[in-house]
Amino acid sequence: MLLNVQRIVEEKFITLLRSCKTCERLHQIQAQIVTNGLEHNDFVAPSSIAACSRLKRMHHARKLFDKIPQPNTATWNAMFRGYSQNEHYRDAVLLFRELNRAAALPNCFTFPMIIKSCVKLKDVIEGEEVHCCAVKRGFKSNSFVATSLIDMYSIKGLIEDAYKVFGEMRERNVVVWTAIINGYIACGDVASGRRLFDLAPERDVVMWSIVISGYIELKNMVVARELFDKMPNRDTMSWNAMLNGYAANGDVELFEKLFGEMPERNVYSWNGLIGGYVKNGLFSDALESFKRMLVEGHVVPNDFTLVAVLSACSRLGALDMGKWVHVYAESIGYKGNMFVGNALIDMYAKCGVIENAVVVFNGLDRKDIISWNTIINGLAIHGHAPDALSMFDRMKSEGEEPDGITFVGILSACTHMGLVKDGFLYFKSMVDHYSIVPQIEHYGCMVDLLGRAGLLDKALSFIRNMPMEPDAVIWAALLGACRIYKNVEIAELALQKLIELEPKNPANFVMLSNIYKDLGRWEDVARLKIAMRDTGFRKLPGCSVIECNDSVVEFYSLDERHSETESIYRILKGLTMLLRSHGYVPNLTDVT
DNA sequence: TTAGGGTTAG
Repeated sequence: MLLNVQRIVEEKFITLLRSCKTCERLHQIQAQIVTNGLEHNDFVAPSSIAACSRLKRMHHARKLFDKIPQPNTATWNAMFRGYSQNEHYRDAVLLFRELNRAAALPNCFTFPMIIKSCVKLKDVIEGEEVHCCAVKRGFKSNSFVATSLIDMYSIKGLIEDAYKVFGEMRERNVVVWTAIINGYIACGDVASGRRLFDLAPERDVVMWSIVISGYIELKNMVVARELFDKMPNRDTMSWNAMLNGYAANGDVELFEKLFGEMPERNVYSWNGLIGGYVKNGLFSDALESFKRMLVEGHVVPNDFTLVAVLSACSRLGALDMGKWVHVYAESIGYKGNMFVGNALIDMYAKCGVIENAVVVFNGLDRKDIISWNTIINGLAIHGHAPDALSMFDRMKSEGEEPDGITFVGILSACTHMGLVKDGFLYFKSMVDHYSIVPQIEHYGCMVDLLGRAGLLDKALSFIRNMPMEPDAVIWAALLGACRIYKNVEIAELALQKLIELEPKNPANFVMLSNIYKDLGRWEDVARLKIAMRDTGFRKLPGCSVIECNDSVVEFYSLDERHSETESIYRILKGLTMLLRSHGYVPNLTDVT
């Protein structure tokens, strides 16, 4: 009878602890537990620790745990689970060592948690010790333990060790088979994964999907499709895998068709469609699909959706749509979200509203290297070079380590301000302070920096001393600078290099031709025109886009495709006249 | 109290 009463009290505390949402409430409950003398109880203690873990109070949990003279296995496990859920993997592993010294025994729940912590810590040596311990305790054939070991070894590329775990099991279920197949595929050996798949005594939807994804990874959509058509039960996830596969391989028609055929669509499916359009440069289609998703999708967009849509907005310069997405994102709970925020910063910067980009940046809950790089680059390209440089100082003072891309922004800020000396100091500091090896794009920035400052000879000798072969971008930067400073000699040299590197790019000829024009060397202009014609390639006409009534319209020079061409040109003519009457003289030098 | 499959940003 007395025992029954105790069980009821224990149960009451366990229920209270499970529903506990605040630290204050937790302390009240724990005080009552102590009053009832149950703080070391085998059933109550694990729940108490789990409640601390949910509230991210592992330090407090540890204090409770350390006071228990002989914690049972469930209590130890509650500590391990708490540490791994709160990403304190090192603590989990250290505590596991203490478990080995204590009287309690680990069970089949313990090992997967500790092995996963070793994976997170990238500590295979420790993982191997845990593996030995699991074998000693007789868990060699436990499917949960084996699955985590197979994962651990295959993530590290040690597929033979993974296979050994698999091979030494007495019995294997479909999850273990899937783990080893996944291991081979993750190690790049799809053929072995496929052989095991063909041998497997049982195949479920997860196993099929993993093998299909392996072929998608190899860009072998034909075999992926064959398997997809053969698999007995397709779920939404497998449909989505195929959708993303076609999108990643640039097959727009097939992913559109597949999306149309899907029996069910979740948010991942819509993200696959929208992201697929973005990946393939079809930004207007991405925005149209997003609108369709909102109307007929029956799913709420998530951060991924918003990022894809915002990146389409950036590429199109669709500022109004971008602003709408910003308001919408905040209304569905993504205010301050880093992923969405980074995309918003980029969108505002690319659409020319750098002030809004700064506001979003300052409102982020947490910032990563991409947040810093996006804002620094945004400020630099908007001519706010001093702000870009002070943002760089702020970045360092807030403990973020710059990477190669940060320096692209920094060097372009220096270029904008003509800070040649500072540019060189920053360039040197990459190696000296941050161990970043400058890549060709950094050399390109330096050529641009010297070229725009008019130091063409220095730019040329800088190119000649580069540790790698200069590419077309480098020579084009030099050629561009030659245009500004009308230096024909170096321009001709740069063009010669450009023709070798990109014989099919007529833009290079146009650039030199413009320099001849500037100098009135019309014979050379004509000669170049013939040389350009001989390449057989025409320069693609420049294209502009404008956001108009909720959609984005593109137009070329002298374009007459729009249904309202006549009134557009009438208004344009009116505007030009108005500008001229105010003394504006257009620069027609580059109009060919 | 346990396991195997999803996409982000420069």
